[in-house]
Amino acid sequence: MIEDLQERKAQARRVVRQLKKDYAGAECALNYETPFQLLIATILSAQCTDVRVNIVTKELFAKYPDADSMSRAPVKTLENLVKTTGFFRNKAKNIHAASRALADEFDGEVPKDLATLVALPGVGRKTANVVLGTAYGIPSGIVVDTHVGRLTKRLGLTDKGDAVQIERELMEVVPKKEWIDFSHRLIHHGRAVCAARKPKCEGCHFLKFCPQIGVV
DNA sequence: ATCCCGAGGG
DNA sequence: CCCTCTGGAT
Repeated sequence: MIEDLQERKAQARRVVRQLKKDYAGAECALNYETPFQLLIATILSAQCTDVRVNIVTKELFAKYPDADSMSRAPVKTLENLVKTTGFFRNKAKNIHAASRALADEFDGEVPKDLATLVALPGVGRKTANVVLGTAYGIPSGIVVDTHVGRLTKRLGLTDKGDAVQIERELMEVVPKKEWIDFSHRLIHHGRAVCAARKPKCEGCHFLKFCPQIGVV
C-alpha cells in the first residue's frame, strides 16, 4: 500500500478520474424495479455472478414483487427459485425472513439507515451500502465487495484484508460525493479488465499509475 | 476461522 | 481439477 496519506489521496484522485473516463455510465448491474427488489437481488449476489442473479430474479420478482407477497411464499418454493445462485438454503431463509420483517415492521418499505438495514437477516454492510447508495442515493459508506477489495489493494489504496477495514481506509481518501459511483465503476473494471485470475494488464488505462506493473 | 453452496472458466 | 463470482452469520 502507499503509506503516505497525501500520496494515497493523490492516487485515489487518479483512480477516480480514470474511472470517470472509462466507466462514466457504469450503473448497478443487478436488475430491479424497487428498493425492495434491489435488496433481495443484492442478498442473492453473495458469491455469485450478477448475470446469474438476474436470471433468477426475473422469475422470482414476477411471482413475488414485494415484501408482503415474498413473506407469504413457502421457503421451499423460494429455495427452488434461487437454487442456482448457491448458498440457496441460507439465501431462501434470509429473503423470506427479511421480507417478513419488512412487511411486519416497516409496512413493506426498505429502511433508509444503515443500522436498521444491517439488523435484517442476511443483510451486512456491503448489502446495506448498495441499497442506500443505489436505491436511495445516500452515500452511507463505500461498497466493498470482492472486486473493490482486490482492485483497491492492487492500486495501493489499502493493504487490509477485512472488508470493514478496507472501507474505512477508502473513506479517508475518496471524496464522499464519489462513494456511490466509485464502487460500481471499480466493479465494472474488475470484471472487464482487472480480473482476479488473469488480469488484462496490456492496454489497461490504469497501468500508468498502477503499482502492480510487472507483478500481477 | 469456518460454514454455507451452485455454476462457469481455465 | 482448482479458482472465482457484487457475503453473511456463527
